[in-house]
This record gives sequence, structure tokens and C-alpha cells, in this order.
Amino acid sequence: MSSSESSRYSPAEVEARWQAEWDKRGSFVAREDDTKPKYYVLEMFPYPSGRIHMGHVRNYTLGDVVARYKRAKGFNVLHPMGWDAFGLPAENAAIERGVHPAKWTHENIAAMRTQLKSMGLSYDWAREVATCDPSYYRHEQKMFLEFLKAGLAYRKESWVNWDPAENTVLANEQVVDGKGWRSGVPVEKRLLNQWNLKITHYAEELLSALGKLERWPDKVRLMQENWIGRSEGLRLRFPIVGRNGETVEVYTTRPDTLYGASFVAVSIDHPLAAEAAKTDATLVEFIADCRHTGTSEAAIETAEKKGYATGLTVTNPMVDGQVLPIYVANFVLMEYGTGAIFGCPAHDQRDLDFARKYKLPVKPVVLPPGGDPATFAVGDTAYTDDGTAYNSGPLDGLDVTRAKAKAIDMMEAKGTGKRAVTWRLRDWGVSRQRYWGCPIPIIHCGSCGVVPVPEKDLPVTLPEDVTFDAPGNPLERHPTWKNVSCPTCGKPARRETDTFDTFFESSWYFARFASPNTQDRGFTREAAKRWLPVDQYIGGVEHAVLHLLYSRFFTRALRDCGYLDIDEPFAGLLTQGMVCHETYKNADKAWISPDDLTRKEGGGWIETKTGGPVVVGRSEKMSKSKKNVVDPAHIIATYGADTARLFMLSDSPPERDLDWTEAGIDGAFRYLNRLWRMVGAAADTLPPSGAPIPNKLAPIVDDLRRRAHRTIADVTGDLDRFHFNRAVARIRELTNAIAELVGDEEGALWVLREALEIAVRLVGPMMPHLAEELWHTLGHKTLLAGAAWPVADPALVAQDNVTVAVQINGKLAGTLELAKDIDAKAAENAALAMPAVQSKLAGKTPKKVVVVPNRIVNVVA
RNA sequence: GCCCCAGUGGCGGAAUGGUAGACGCGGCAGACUCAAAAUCUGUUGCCUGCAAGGGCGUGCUGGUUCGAGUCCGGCCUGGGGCACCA
Repeated sequence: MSSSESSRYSPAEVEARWQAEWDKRGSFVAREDDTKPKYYVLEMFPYPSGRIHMGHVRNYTLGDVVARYKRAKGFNVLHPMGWDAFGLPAENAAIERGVHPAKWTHENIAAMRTQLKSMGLSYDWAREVATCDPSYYRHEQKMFLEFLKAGLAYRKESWVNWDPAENTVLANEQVVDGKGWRSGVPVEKRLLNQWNLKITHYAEELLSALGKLERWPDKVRLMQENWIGRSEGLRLRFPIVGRNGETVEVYTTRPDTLYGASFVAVSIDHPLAAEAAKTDATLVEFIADCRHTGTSEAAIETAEKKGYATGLTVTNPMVDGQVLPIYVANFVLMEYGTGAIFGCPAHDQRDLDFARKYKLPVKPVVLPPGGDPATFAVGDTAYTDDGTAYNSGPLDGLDVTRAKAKAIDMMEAKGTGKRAVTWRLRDWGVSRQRYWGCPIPIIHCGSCGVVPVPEKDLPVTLPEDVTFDAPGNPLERHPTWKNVSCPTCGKPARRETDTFDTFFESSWYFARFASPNTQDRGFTREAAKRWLPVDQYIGGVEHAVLHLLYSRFFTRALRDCGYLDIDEPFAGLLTQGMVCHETYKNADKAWISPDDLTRKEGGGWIETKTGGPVVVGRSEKMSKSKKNVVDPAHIIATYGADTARLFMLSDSPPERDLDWTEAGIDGAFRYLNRLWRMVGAAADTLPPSGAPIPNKLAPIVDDLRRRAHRTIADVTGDLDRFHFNRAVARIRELTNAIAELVGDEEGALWVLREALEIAVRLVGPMMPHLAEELWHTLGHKTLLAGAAWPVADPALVAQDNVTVAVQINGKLAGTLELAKDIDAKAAENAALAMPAVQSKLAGKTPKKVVVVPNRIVNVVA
């Protein structure tokens, strides 16, 4: 090899070569080998949009480091990849470009598969699945029928979120700030017949099991806890005056404030409101008016609290003889609690606003600590904190907690109320009025009603001859597809034309991967038992309550239907941060791409095209709209996958946002080349391993070996805790130490081999192609991808001496080299003997000396 | 409004209550070169001093401690989640 050739590393050639080699040897095929402990690492599978983006690169790099590391540590690793292939972009492509969603999706999958393969990710591609494949979705049709039998799926007419841009229903989880999570268009309320999954059946379990998910981020657990939203309180019936036995049932978490009640309010959707409206035209108008108000954050924020007095009254079951008016109010939600509340203005801000507006009494019944019962009054701010009940008959003198308990006991004893737990979580509406999704296996018959498609007729596949030239669901207007005969009575019937929410597919794919693709069988219970739960799941935090909650629910539903034997799908969860990039605007305040910039002399940027000024904005998540996207394909083509991978790992901890910078990628590339040159230069001159070491070199050898083994210990610990950025730093330190010795003539030769090999092996999970290449440069004939993780020699990791800091009154005065585990008195004496300490003490006797073994001596003067 | 998280050099970030700033980026100086690129070496928290050294430093402010970036209280700023949830 000539020197000009050897001074340049060619990522494209080297990476392709090793990818082919791994592929040929089946290095990453998951085996049903029970002699090793299993480890299932999974990254959230992508939607096949057509090209990978930097978020994918980060996600899959993190997963691949874990997979390769665990493989080397002796685990039997399952690391699969697939495609979340149903969804709206495919249909939009069909509408805009006339390409069939299936064709568009499959082409995208092919393109993205090639891109992922160019990253050198250690997937078992034999287990690849695409959720739009009937061999995949037939199983979820079966699951749905099982859910139906088990009472976990039901059809119900209800007010749902309608996205007018996408012409479909959305689940509550898919509405963000009152807007569709993808379209960004305000959702409307529509009354529709929808299929629902009974996630609320598992509300208690989904909440309590969060405590057991020790390897999940607290943040995600907290978000799920808030989303599930458990509250304890009282359901209480208020008898309606003049209507024998009729009552309004309310839900409250503050039964201790019943003596301060001044009104009852019901939702505009409450049956009582509907009934009252029959004879009251003004109320009809009021209700219609309320429906107009949007559900967006801004609309709710500015919407007035409005009420309409029905003229009806109730008696307060807690307070003898008290009569309260019933209002219909725009702020009471039919979907939460009972759709009716009682208002205690003194101790609830919203009730207070309402009471002031409609001139209702405000009577305080909870006295703040130290408050004077004779003078305490509520002004514009309700008192919602703890205190002592007063003006409350039998509750007087009790604190809030005790008063609540007593009030509930009293109402239960009276038979008019019941202790109750209420959840914020609603059932999951899964019907979507779209084509590119899994058909819901149901037939509607005029005589038999809702009839499940018999199992022998599964899968119900999508028709291919559909048109997208009109708005609405193509399945609905297909000439023949929906016409079938009823499986029960044989009469003409109609197929369900809704499809499942695409979160349905991603709620069980992790289980699908447990079985090989060799047959069309979904997954077997045995295979699931072998591999599940996923040991480490990695993906974006944006799914904290969507996908992650649905999957936890699905796992329980599948467990109860006999598919699985576990409760939780993901034992460990790592939520990665976003990949960000600086943003730029030109003189017209339009976003411009970093590709359209030219560096100005003396710093700063100008717009290449116009030469105009550029304003640099803050770093934000890469997005097309802000034009701050960097295409991974260009980076990989220019620098290679290893450089991109190293950069993804080295600058930020995985859970934090990562700033993409040109300088950072250059730095990663520089390091890759440095390591490559270092090993290349050494390889020819290295003595054979095991050759005897000349005595005069022994101290150098000893020192570097200690550093190398220390690095093994540190990097191993860092990888175990996903501290990838620190692991990279430790490896760089080792290579720096090696580099210092390279100049040190013969010394280098004898110490290099072991240290270099260690560096190469440690960097293997991060830069697998380079490491494999260097492993072979160092003379190995086997693959590094199949090699065991290095083990630190405890004798070399142990230290004889330690550096101890010496402080005077907590301020650093100097350091001491002391034998490890030296006794405290000796350490104290050594510290007191230091000139710096002596001069500071100026002859005085220290008041106290604190000795922390092997760490610090603090002299208190 | 409620809940949560984070504030450390010019920048990304390191630091089981024990030497703040590892590692990298950027900067500066130098070597190599006709020159540049690449590479290598040194240096780089701030102030002060010729120097040895000294002083100040982890958003602000109190506290606990021999010792606080780290623990506790209050505040400020930024980010995230939830939001008529009774």
C-alpha cells in the first residue's frame, strides 16, 4: 500500500464491505438459543415516509449500540426492524399524485430499508414486517374479534373529535390543544357510531403498575399518571324539588364543602338539559350557542363561564331544608363524572366566578389556619387550601381530609351517595373513516345487527381498485366491496367501511417480532414467552401517552385473551431527545436552509443567492417548515455511517436534545481518521502478542495497561447506564494516552497492541465498520461483531496510590499522593506537614481535621 | 391556572455531598509546507500580577454541613406535560 492510499480512509468502501460480510455470515440473526440469557432491544419502528431523517439516525444508533454491546456481553439478542406502514400520508400521496397508497408505501419501504442498511445497524432483517401486509393485519382482526367476545371492544354513539382536514375521527390522545395532532386544524365535535376499546377497564392497573416500571423515565410515568387522572370523591344524588323521587347525580372531590353549596350545574348534553329544553326555546338557543364555542385552548381560555337557570331546584341532601337552583352550564363536561356538579363558590375558583356573575351566595366553610371565623371572607380568590371545616354542622372542627371522609360516610349511611373513583382516561375510539388502514372485521345486517366476520373469512383485505378523486372514505363509495351477505342469515348486508386507528398496529408489533417470518402465524405464545417483555425500548418522548399507553393496554388485553403471559410490554424505556439545528431567516423574514448560506469573512452568514443578510435564530427541532433539516443521506455519503453514529453519541446525553453542527460532524470524522491512522501505522511494527517485554520498558507498559483496563471498566459502566457521551470521552482519553506514546520510540511498540485492541473493541458498538476493519488490521481472522466484550483485569484496575485533596476550611490548599487506604491519622499528619497548610495555619492548632479516606482531608482552622 | 424538568467557560457537555469545567467544538500561538489543506505540539473559566502567587466563580437569594453545582426554603428565567376534570 502506498502512503497516499494509506492516509485516507474510505468509508463507502469499508462500510459496504463489512455490511456484506455480516450479512453473509448471519451475524445478527436471532437464535432460539436458551443457553444464553435473552435480551430484546427495540427501537420504535418508523413510518415509511420515503427517507430517513436525523431523528431516525439518532434513535437507531442508540438501539444499535445497545444491541451490539449486549451481544458482546454474551446475551442472545433480538433486534428487529419493521414498518408502521398504514397511515394518512400514503392516502394524501394518492390524492395529490394519483399513486396507489400500497405502491407508494412499498417503494418508500424499499428506499428506507436501503438507507437503514447503509447505517450498518445490526438488525435481524429476517424478522422484518410491514403492518399493511394482510399477513400482519389479519392477526389484529382476530384480536379485535377476541376483544369483542371479552367485552373489551364495543360500539357506541358518542360525541367524538372530528378532524375536518383529514375527514376522520381522532382519539382524545390525538387531539393536541384542540387541534388534530397531524393536521393542526381545530377539531369539531360530531355524534357518531364508533368502535371503542375499553382501556378504562384497565385504568386502575395501568396506573398502579407504573410504580413497577423502574427502568422508565419518571417523566413518562408522571405523564401517564396525569393522563389516566385518578380522583377520589363522592357521587351524590340531589332530589329535584316537586318531582317525586327524581334526582340529579353529581360527582365531587370536595364533599367537605357541601354546606357551602350554592348551585347545581349540568352539562348542555345532560338528559336533564335536553328535557328542560323541550319546553324552553331560550334554553335551546343557549345550548346551541355553547356548541359553537371551539374546544381549542384559546377558545376555552377566553370563553365566558355561562349558565342558564332552568327554574328547577334541588334540595341539598347534606343540609336539611337547603334548596339550590339548577343551571345548565357551558363548562360542565358530560364525559367526566356524572355530567353534573354542585358549586361551592368559596372554595373553587370557577364556581366563584360563576357565583359572582349570577349573584349566588358565597359562604365559606373551610377556615384557613389561624383564620378568624367571625371575619374570614372570600373576595375574588377562592380559598382552596387545607383548613378547618366550620359553618358545616357535624363537620365543624375537622380538617379537610377528615371532613371529606365524614361527609362521604354520612351520605352513604343516608343511602343518597356513594364513595367513587373517577378517571380522566376515556375509552379509545379506534374507528377511522379512511382507506389506508386495517379493515374492521364487522358486517352490518338489517336483520341480525352487528355481526363479526367469521374467523375462516379473515383476513378482510382492502380492495385495490379504489379512487381518491373525491373527499371521504374510498371504501364507502367502492361499488361492490361493502356489499356482502350476512354470515348469519345470508341476507344482503353491508361491510363496516371504517378502518382501525393506525395506533392499533403499533400496539402489538413488539410481540409479532418474537416469532420468525417463516409462517403466517402472527406470533406464538411460546415465542412471546421466550422474548417478551422488550428489555430495552428506545424512542421519542412524543409517544409518552399515545403509543406507550396503548401498548400497555393492549398487552393486558392480549394477556386476558390468552395471547400473552406478561403485563407490561417494555421493561426498560429510553426516551431520546430531538435532533435540533440552528434556524436562519433572510431579509424577507423567510426561513432559509443552511445549504443556502455562505460564510462571511470575519464570521456570520449571508444568503448565497442574494448576498443579503441572514438572521441566525435559535436551535430548533429539524423540520421542513423551518428549513433547518440536514439529510442523513448526504452525511453518510460524505463521511460514512460511523461518523454520523459517533456524532449522535458523543456530544449530548441521549435523553437530551442534540444540536446538529457541522463542526461536530467534522470532529467525529477527524477522530475516526485519527484512530484509523494510529492503528494502521502501528500494525506493521507491532511485536507479536505475548512477546516478552524488555525490563526498561516495563513501567511504560504497566502504566498504559492500567489506563486501558481502567477504560474498559469505565466504558462498561457507562454503557450499562446509557451514558454514551461519557463512554466516548473515556475512549478518546485512552487514544490520547496511546498517541502520547507513539512518539516514544520503542516504548510504543510494546504497549500498543493490547491498548489499541482494547480501544478498537470498546469503540465497536459505536463505529462498527471502522472497528471491524481495524480488528482485521490488527491481524484477527474472526469478526469483531461476534467477539466477546473485553474484561478489565481487576489487578490492573486497582490503584496503589490515590490523589487526596487537602482543604483548609473547605477551600483547596493542595493535593497529596498517598497510598490507597492509608489510615486516617497518617493522612492527617501528611496533610498537616504540607508547607501550604503550615503557612495558612500560621502556628495555630487546627480545631478539627476531617479525613475522608482516599478522597479528602479538610483542616478546620 | 395546576404538575414536572432544567439553568455550569465563547459552545455541546463532565463531576457516588469531597480537587468544578473530563472529553469534544471553537479560539490563540507554534511546527511541517513555496503556499494552502490535512496533520502534529502547546495554550485556553474570569480578574489581578513580570513572576511565584492571590482573588472570584455552577441563574438570584437565604439555610443545613468540616465541606454544596449536588441537599432544603424562597425567587427569576427557559423548556415540557395537562388544562373548563368538578
